[in-house]
Amino acid sequence: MATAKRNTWQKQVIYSVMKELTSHPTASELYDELVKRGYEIGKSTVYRVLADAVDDKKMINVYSTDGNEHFDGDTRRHYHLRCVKCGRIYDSHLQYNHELSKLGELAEPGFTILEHHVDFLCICPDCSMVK
Amino acid sequence: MATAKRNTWQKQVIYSVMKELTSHPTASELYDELVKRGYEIGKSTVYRVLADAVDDKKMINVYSTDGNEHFDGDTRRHYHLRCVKCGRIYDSHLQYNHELSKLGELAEPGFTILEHHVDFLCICPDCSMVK
DNA sequence: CTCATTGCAAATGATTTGCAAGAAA
DNA sequence: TTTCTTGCAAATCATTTGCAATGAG
Repeated sequence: MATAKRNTWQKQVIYSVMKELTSHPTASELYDELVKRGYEIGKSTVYRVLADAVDDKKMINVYSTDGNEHFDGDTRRHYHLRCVKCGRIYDSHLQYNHELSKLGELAEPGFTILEHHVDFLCICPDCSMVK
Repeated sequence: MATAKRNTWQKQVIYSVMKELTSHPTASELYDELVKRGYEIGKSTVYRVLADAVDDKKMINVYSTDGNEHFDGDTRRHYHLRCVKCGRIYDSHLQYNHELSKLGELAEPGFTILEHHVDFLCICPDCSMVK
């Protein structure tokens, strides 16, 4: 059987803050945020809990143009916007289109398509203001 | 004005091999391939030439599930398949749909959509065979 | 009590950088 | 010549790991 998970305050805090944030932080960024909020937590704990969360499908990971692994507490299938100026990741409001996976599978005999990701490369509102 | 680029055999080899390969190698993997083919070239040169190529839009970079930066010598807009088992990246034959960018922009007022990427997460033929 | 979990510090792995030597233009 | 480019080795950066101490169940 799978090993039993233990419920620690560290996991509680990480899950709770990740559910609240929509900023898609990296493990390191989340660590900084937790420290800023006054939590005394080890950096490797943050890395480990986030990695486990993705394994357990409690969170999603996204790769940005910066090459770092970003985390998303929202596991519902959705698309992302990535600003090419600042690298920030935003959630798209466009609805996930299951048909696209089917089209993809039709186009590639021999491949089993599990799901798909769509990333819109964009200039975000903040960066549009800067000349 | 932009500084003049010099034409070295190292760049020629890198561009030529990248045009030939469809394997979307990382800089490190391309380095290994070049060494295997008998070229005496520095690893940092490979990193530098590939990074410059992306800046100059002569190549595309893709982030895989392995978190590493992969390169693609084919700059035409196209989608990718990423095997969740082995991490290999394949080109999709599905046609690039410009409409999707327009839909994305309509869904996000204030954002300027430049283009979009679609990644199909899949089990590739090689990995389907393994139990 | 047990052993999953933590936190630290050291290790790793990929990529980048400093700089002297080499070679395009 | 001039100065862009290369190649090496050292530096950096994010992330992972080893291990003893801790604490959840």
